Amino acid sequence: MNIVRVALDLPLPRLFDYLAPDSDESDIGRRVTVPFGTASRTGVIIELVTASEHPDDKLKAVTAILRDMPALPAEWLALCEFCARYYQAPLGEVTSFALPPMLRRGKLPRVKKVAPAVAVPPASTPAAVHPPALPQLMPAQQAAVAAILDASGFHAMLLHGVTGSGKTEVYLRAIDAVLAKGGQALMLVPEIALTPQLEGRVAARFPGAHIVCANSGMADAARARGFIEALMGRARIVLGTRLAVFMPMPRLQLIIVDEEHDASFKQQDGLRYSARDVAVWRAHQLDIPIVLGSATPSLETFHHASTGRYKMLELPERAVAEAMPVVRIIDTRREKLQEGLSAALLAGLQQRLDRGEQSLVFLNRRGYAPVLACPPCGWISRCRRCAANLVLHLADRRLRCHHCGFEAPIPRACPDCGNVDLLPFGRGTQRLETMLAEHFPDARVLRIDRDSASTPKKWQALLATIHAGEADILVGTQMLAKGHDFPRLTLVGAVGADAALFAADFRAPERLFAQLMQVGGRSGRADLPGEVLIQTEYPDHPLYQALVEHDYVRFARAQLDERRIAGFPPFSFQAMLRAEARSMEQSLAFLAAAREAAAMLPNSLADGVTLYDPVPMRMQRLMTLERGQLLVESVSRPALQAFLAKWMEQLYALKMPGGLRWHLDVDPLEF
DNA sequence: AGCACGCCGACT
DNA sequence: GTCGGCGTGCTC
Repeated sequence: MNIVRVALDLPLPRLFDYLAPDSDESDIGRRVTVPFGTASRTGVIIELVTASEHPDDKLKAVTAILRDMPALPAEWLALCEFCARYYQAPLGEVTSFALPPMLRRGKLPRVKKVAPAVAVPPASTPAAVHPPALPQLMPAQQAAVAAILDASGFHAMLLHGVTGSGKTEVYLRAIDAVLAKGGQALMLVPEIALTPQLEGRVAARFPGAHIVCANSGMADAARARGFIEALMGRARIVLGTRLAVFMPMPRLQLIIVDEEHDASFKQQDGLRYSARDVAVWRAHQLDIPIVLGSATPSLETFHHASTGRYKMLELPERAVAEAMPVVRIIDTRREKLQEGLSAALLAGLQQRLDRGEQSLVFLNRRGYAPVLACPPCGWISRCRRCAANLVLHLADRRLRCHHCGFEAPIPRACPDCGNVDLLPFGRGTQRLETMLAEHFPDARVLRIDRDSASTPKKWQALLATIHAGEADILVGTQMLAKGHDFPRLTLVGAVGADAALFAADFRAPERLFAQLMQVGGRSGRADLPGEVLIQTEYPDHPLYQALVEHDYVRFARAQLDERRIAGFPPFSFQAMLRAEARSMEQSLAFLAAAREAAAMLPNSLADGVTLYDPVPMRMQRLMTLERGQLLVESVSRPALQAFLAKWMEQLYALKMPGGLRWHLDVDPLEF
């Protein structure tokens, strides 16, 4: 009796067996439509068996095995199985997520008309594109390229180099070598916004190579087509955001993760995977090299490189310009600031204006002011659905919740006491923009944040304005920090950075350092030296001192020492169980029950695993749901994994009050 | 997650 | 007397 075991997209940790008389081994990895309850669904065939654990008379037959495209290879299924196991997710949820939506639904994209004669011109014709002249490599780049090319089999390498040190050129050389061997290369980048730009550069470098992009912003058919081309080995280079780590690539020989420290590699909902970590596992499984690149590596990766588990490749110098920007700390403790800006920063801005150069003021807070308040009665603008304040947006005269999207017009008077003199407290990018425009009446001030660059089109328009030199002072959030070169930009001022210094999250300093380093790296390319001014009330803080010295390594070592003493990652491994319900009592009660269930497990499993008290989340209410969390920790990853697997079985069996939802987040980044 | 079945409130 | 609330139970 031929039976197929099918992974279906359900929150159930098991496969479903179906009769499939005409199936054979070649159908493993094929999509299949099956009757399910009263409905019909599409899944993926994981196994072929001759007997089922399920009662035979209850087995239904498959509707159709979809043999319209090549089966997904065993390597791809193994990758999904690993994710399911590691992140404690049902296999069907993983396979479903890893497939483009169109293929997931059992459909196929219409075949694109191919014109092979035009697509690949013969090398001898004059039309053949001459390979572009390759830039000269710095010695450190040469060494890095050599190390990557020498690597045979699995090698994880950290390419550590500041902005402008030429990491991309190293990637391109490594990709070149893979293409020459007939292999495929996979490159992951953090943001959708960066893919088109990078695609242009890669395409220009490899004119003959078939390049495919993969990100969530793509049209359904294009994404499905790219997936199939990768699967058939026709796509030689796959470039994409985190979801591209699941692209099937039968001849994959190299993985690159650029900006590996970037938090967007970790998905924060649904399947909570880390594309960087999954990529490392995939490289190991395929026995191929993987390059993790960053100017400010995650402490996890840096730790691995320090202990020799990963190989460290250093690019100590800028390849394009001579000097790193000068970083200066502005002590604001004694100074009366003008709308939050110090005299030194204002003078710096004036100087750049006089010279016709660009400046950037970095403030990682959108809106005009983070809250509107009524001083006499104490009313403040709060979101009704979240435990958060409504942010004042003067640009369109609204109050807005940055967590749930709720908005309301600005009240004319205090809703509680009728007072008409409501005051904005604190400062956001809009307020800075207004202030700068008043202070420098002749300057062209441009604000770049999620509000002003809400669509790709607006974002492109803003970039064009900047590049055309039609802006003197840029005011922006972290949006500006990533990947874009502004040739005339010579001054970066960072405002309001201190808030992150003492945040409850133990990763906050790591993120702040990376952010400031990255935004500082925007200044002083080409022949113009750059300057970075950081306003702070803690001028002696080691984080800022390390920035002055451009000393990531010192900062990282100090952070790692603190983490070691506190027993935080990478010296321990964590998982977070979160619950949300109508009331906090319900959420915490569920978490408490989950903890009690864990206590029922045999000692051998709970040994070395610590479960902390259930507590409300930092953002305790979101969209009217009250949220709690329970942290699980162990110094041993295998011990944590073994525990989680058994624990999840118990949790699936727990009875849930209506309206309660929960999830497990393995290696959480958010606390 | 859907989608059924299943017993208790206000409507044509 | 029925339409419909969401509790709980199942899906190969």
